[in-house]
Amino acid sequence: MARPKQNPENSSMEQTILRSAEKLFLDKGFAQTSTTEIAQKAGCNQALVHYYFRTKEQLFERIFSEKVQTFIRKFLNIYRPGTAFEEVIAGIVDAHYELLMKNPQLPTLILSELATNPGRIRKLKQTLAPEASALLESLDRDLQAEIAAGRVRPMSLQSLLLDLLSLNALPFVAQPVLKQVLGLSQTEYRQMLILRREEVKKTLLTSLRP
Amino acid sequence: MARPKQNPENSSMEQTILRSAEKLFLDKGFAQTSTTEIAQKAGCNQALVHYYFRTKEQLFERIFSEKVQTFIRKFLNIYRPGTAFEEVIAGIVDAHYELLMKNPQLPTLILSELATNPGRIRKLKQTLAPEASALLESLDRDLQAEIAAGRVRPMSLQSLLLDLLSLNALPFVAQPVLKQVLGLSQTEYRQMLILRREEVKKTLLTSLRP
DNA sequence: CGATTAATTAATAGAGCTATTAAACTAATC
DNA sequence: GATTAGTTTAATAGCTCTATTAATTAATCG
Repeated sequence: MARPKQNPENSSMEQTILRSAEKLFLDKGFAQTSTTEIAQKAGCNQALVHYYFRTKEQLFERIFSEKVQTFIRKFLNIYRPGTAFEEVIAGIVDAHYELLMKNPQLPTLILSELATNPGRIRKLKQTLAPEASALLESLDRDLQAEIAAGRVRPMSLQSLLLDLLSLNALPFVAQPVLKQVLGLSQTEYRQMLILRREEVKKTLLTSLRP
Repeated sequence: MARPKQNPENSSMEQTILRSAEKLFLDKGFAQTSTTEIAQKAGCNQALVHYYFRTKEQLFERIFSEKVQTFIRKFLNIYRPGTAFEEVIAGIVDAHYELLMKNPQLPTLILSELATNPGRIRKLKQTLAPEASALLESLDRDLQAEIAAGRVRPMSLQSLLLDLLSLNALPFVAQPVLKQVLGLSQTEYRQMLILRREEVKKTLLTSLRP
């Protein structure tokens, strides 16, 4: 059943496999997903997975690095200076939540895969560091100005970013546990996250006061 | 080479296997650890692992539930009412950090294993819920009193606990990534965590102000 | 000492997984 | 209508892992 010929980069089954693999990798991680399972979900023979992507590692690498890079790029592009500092912070929280709600499993995958394969981090860091440093400098300048003006308590940029990252990311990383502990369904949990976003803004903005 | 006989519950090799397995499970998780590897680290034949613990699952379950239960119990026993509310919060942060520094890999294991095996959470929840509820009620009473007295801004207990959990746990859960991103060695990262603890206290206490 | 019992190992069955190979199939082309 | 090239499958080699079984070793005790 070979339908479309001459479609070097865009074979429809190739895409199907890619999407199936993406879903499974996000659900269960690299080691817990087999190429047999990917093929099953895509509705094709297991050998075809290797025909298009050669190895499971290469298939994963392609999905993972692409997903993570666009995710982190969007993360970095959120910051728009110019408005009042409080607006900036609130805007970052909103945008992060927006992005995280669209990719709720990605943070967990990042943590688990980068924990077992440190090599991956180095590559990503090299790629993204230049784009990040401009943002960091700009943010730091703003923060120091706010502190000098007495509108924000003295603190380092690293502290602020860790606060932000912690408060934003943990409800996503710990979702399976928190869902059970709080006894919420999937939709209820998402509902809770929307409320949580507002709470995080309050916590964060209050915590900046001198 | 069967050396010590008659040691039903405490056979030295049984203990060695247990400790080897614990280390490996904490390092790499359930799926990534093989009984062959456990035996190798313990210095015995692979069959012996099954002789003592029957299945890998049972071996893991025993280590995991014991570790997690004592960990969470200590977590719950930290709270000592009576002092000023600020002291209480600072004390909780200190004690959580103390505990986390002694078990830095456990939160990650909890997240990853409870994510892939939701059944485990239910059991743990049933066991620990009664002990937790007393604590929660007491904390809630204190919090509401502080709010009524105008010393703390209006907020729910759940919000406070999520803030606390997020700020405390994330640097441990994200350790492998953050270590690379910040370019820190293992000892430097631990040093950073000690500083971070103070920052978290400041952030948290400031964020409570009305 | 010789029997008994627990600890330990060697060997292996059986399953699943990755990756490769050769063959079969499909559709366009000449 | 045969050729050709890309797509898909069946079959399988080879590996690793879990779990079991039977045999071996060591200590104990009557």
